[in-house]
Amino acid sequence: MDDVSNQGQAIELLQQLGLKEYEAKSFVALTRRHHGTAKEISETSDVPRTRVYDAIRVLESKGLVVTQHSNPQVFRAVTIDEAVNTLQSEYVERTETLRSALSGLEPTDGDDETEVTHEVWSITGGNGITSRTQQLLEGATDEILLVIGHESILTDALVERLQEARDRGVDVVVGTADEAIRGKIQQVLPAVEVFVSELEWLSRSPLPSDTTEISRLLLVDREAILVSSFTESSTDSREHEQGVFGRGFDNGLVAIVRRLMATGSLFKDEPRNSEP
Amino acid sequence: MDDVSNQGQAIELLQQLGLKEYEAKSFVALTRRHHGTAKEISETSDVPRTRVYDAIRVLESKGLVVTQHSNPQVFRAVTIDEAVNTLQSEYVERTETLRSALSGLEPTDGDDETEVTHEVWSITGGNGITSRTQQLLEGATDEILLVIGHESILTDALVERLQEARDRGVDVVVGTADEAIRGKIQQVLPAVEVFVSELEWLSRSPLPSDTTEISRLLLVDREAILVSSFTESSTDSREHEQGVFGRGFDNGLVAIVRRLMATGSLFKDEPRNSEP
DNA sequence: TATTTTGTGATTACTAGAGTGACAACGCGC
DNA sequence: GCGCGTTGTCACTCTAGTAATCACAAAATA
Repeated sequence: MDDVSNQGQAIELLQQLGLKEYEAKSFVALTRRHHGTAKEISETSDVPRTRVYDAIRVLESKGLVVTQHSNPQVFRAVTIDEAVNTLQSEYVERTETLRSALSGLEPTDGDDETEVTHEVWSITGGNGITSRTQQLLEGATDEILLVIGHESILTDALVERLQEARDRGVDVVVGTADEAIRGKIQQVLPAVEVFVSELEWLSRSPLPSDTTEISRLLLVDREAILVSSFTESSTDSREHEQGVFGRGFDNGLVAIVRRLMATGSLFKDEPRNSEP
Repeated sequence: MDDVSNQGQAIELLQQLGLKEYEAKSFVALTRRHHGTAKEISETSDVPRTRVYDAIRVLESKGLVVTQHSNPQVFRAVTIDEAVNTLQSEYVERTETLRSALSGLEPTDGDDETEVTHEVWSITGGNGITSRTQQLLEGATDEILLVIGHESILTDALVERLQEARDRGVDVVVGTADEAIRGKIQQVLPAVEVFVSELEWLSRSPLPSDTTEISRLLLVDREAILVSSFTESSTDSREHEQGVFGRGFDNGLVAIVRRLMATGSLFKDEPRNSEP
């Protein structure tokens, strides 16, 4: 990655972390030249000179810049590690405060939290789906059936959760769409049986116009299901993960997948034909 | 803390973490009632009903909310821990990416980074000052002289840094403004000598109109100095920490404090009169 | 002293987001 | 089937926070 894109990325990240455009640009400029006057910063950052002062003042109050009150004033950026740690601890603090604030909220009345077991919920975005996957894996007590349709979801965290589940006595069965992925998984999870599914539609849709790709298929304790797929977003070309999950033994979606598994067609080597 | 202020705090924190007002309010409402329709969310959050949909969609893409595509649609918030962990990991990831992006920046030319040793830099804001203090403590090789003027700066992290310095053979001398603070410090740092300074102006200014309060005074290896004070901000009533620091044996500010110490007036019990 | 540089403030222009309303599709009670 | 409230989507206005420019006094430099 060349320095130009680094610069753009750094500016964008700083803005996502709460800085304004001028503040981000000024800080990056100062980090590059270590110290400089308002004029110099303006030249290497495209920030109007007269606005550099405001931006620097904000950066100073955040502990990212120090000032030498000479004439002209000279500004200096703190070290990269110091800056990043400052920002990071700021956000860790905020999230922890948030946790306790949310926990202290009083529930509204008329909120009958009856455990409904026939609902199907949809999730969008890889983050949420990954998080929900891990939560389901952590809650498994008897059996985990996971089909990995795309290697991009095979993260360290996922492997760890599977390992943990196995260690506490949960049956772990992993399936894949093709032999290439199977090999990779078997490598990081030697203690787990990894199968290649013979279901054709897992690896590619029978409809030519369908460009979606199965991402994962998870059945936990035969009573909770999560399915997700990558869909080619029409607006921007970024791939977007989308999924559904349901809970409850009598949940329609759960029933379908359970049935699918019971027919013995999900895996070439039927992992459990001793079912009553 | 009552639930009303919790609610307000949660909304504000969520906004600081990048959510828009409607998104934050909708999420807090959903967290309180666990699940609900757009109408219900609107009622408990003061977000216009028609805009709840937009807000939820964003929350969904961030993995904070799941949707049941029934009619009417029902929305559900993920658990508090799941939400907080999602947000936290998002920011940790951003800061780490930022670290590498900043490290990869190419320095501008004409940037003669000659170690100037006679500059005095100013810092504002408790965060930056604390961070700089710790950095100086970590870099100490021979001697640390720290005067604590206000107990609010006596954090666990500070104590830890002092302990570490002592463990690696650095002389650590701590002074305080009055006996009350001295006791507290001696308690958490039993292995360090803690003195009460006899300098009157440390604890209160000789000028009646001066409401500032000395916060800390740090001399590291007799060549780097950091002084900070609390100043009553005139605009808002929040107390604001402000400081200066300088580096270099021949730095004016450093020289003054070194001299001050050498006169033997900084501490009642002169810690080191064997100086050549 | 003339001229450039530096810092502050005011002013304008622009845009993202807050706030409102129109409306078609749908479900529900009758 | 028919009215009527509900639901979801759009399009729109209004506003506040930022970006962007300019005017100018104080200070430095030549």
